[in-house]
Amino acid sequence: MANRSRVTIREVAERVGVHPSTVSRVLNPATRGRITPEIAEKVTKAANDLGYTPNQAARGLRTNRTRTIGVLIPDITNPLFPPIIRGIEDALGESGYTAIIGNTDNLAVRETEAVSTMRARQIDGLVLATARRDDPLVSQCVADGLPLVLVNRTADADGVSSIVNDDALGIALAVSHLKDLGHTKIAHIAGPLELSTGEARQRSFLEALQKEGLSPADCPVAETNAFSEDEGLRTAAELFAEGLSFTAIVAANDLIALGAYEAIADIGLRCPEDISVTGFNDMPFVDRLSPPLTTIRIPHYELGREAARRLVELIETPDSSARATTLRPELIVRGSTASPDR
Amino acid sequence: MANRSRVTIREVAERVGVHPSTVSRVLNPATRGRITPEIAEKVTKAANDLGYTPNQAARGLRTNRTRTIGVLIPDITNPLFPPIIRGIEDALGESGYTAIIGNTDNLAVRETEAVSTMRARQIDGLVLATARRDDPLVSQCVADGLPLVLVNRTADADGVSSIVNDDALGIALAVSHLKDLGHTKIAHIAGPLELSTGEARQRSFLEALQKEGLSPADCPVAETNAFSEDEGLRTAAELFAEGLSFTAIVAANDLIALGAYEAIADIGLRCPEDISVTGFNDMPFVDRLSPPLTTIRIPHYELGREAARRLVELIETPDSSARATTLRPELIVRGSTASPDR
DNA sequence: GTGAAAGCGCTAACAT
DNA sequence: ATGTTAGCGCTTTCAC
Repeated sequence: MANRSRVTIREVAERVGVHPSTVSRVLNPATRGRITPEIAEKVTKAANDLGYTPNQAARGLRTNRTRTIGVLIPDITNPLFPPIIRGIEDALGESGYTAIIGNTDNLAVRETEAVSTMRARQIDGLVLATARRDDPLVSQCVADGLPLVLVNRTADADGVSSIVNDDALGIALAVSHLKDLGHTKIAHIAGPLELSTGEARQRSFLEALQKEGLSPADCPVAETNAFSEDEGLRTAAELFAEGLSFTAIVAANDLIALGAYEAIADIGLRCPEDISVTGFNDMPFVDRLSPPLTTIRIPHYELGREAARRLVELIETPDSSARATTLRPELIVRGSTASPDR
Repeated sequence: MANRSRVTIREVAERVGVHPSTVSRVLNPATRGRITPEIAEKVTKAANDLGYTPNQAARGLRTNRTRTIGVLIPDITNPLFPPIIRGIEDALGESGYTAIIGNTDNLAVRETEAVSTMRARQIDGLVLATARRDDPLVSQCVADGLPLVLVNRTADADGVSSIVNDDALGIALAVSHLKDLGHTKIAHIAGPLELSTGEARQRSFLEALQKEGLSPADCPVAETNAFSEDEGLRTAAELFAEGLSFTAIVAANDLIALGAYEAIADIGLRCPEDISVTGFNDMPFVDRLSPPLTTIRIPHYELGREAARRLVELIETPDSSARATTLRPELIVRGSTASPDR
């Protein structure tokens, strides 16, 4: 291969003795048919020999399509997101697209910033894993006609495509599992209600109580300000401080569940002997905790794949309409849930 | 903001009544000085009003610099890498660069593929977290004059910049800690020797034994084929099967240490009562295992930051020379190490 | 079926 | 200090 990627379509054309546009036509699958097979053959060979690689910047400038998409993630360091990103990148790769990732740390400023850098790079579309229920960025993108898919979290605005897990099913599985074990007093530590996941899981918890015939009066709900271990600890501790007598906690996600573990240990109780705990997400290594965490497994990788596939569809079929898709989660029973003491 | 990013430098120029090149000069910090402040002011204002964002594709085409760099990672899903990526992206952002990430799953084909897509996208340089000691891709990039920085792992080839942790120090800390606890028979489960980390840690283990005055005859070394839990389990089990009498295991990384945990449990022993274990990396959540893992903490985020800074330097100061930098790791003592039974 | 020519948005000589 | 001009590498009309 020559120094850097400096072989141009012109050099290939000269080598074969045809016009650059002929080379372009050969190399573009859509127009290859119009070229005499014999010439096409020679061009292809010359391109390979010279180690030609198309300059995407030039192509993008001409076609107004960069085959690059932006992905906004709260924090790649949160083990929830890498599988989603993998799914996105793997699916994009299959369609010849590439992703640019931006971490926003859940900061609106950083989101705006990231989107403008990405737009400067002429992204063809955007996958947001950062959506809040009421998210100006979402409305902005919709207004600007930028192809957009939300993943993991959705937004209240309609007309937006989204791929999320079925929170209602997940929570129902958790509550039903606890009820089957004999729990009747179950607490819920909810995530932030400005996120669709926080709100949906809380709503689903209340619905599940009703479906299972459990009394909401015995089943307290507390809200956190973030899906974090610290907030889980703080909120669980508050719940205990109120002197309520629940025997199980449905945490809105695994990190909150970890916080609950600590709160339980702090007041001298044991999980699962005294209090059962369920999480949500099935993060890596929660099977190695003590006790191993009973949780709801979300197909994160598939969430990412689907989001990318949907986005490519949106980009390449401009008249395709927005759809909200939901993927099925699964209950994973481990050691953090058991029958309540009686 | 207008529909998509369609405002061009020409429209800004027309709005102000100057030539497009003037606008270009105002917007480029390096040439802004040559423009009358008054005009510069007007141009800046107009650009803002119109919501102008430079088209990076066009700029890149012209300047042959895209301010995009490629990052090759074995697998973003391995918790080791996200902090490195964060470090890279944060540092790049400060210099106006953007990263494209590629996962290679340690497959040479995927590495080659990824690099050629990235080159088609005219990357200005490459950060490799995938280097093997003998890595054709590394030599290739060096030969092609593509600015390159290796991170986490290095390669044997010289003339390449790299940012890695000080494996020798890390292993020395682990061995010395175990010796201080009273261990004299310490096993090492090495990583793959074709990776610099595997080889360096094994070599450093032998050096540390000597420094501590321990007998290599009492300190078996076994090699794995991968830095994985499965390989750790398999190799530790083999070590036990040979009937050796060591009281501690220095694992080449945390995943291998996890495998060792299992092997220890499988033969009915306990950690740390019967066998102490140390890891390497301090992955997230190893503090939550039972027992919490004593390990070597590597400044992953800093590794990434440094790598990106170095790469930008290499790109912007072409005559800057290759350097191998090493960052200090730290011993984190937790519950998996204790004095041996006597 | 292929060549000619224009132009995507920008920057960098060169001119004034 | 600013305008003129050309061209980065590619695709896409429009001719023939």
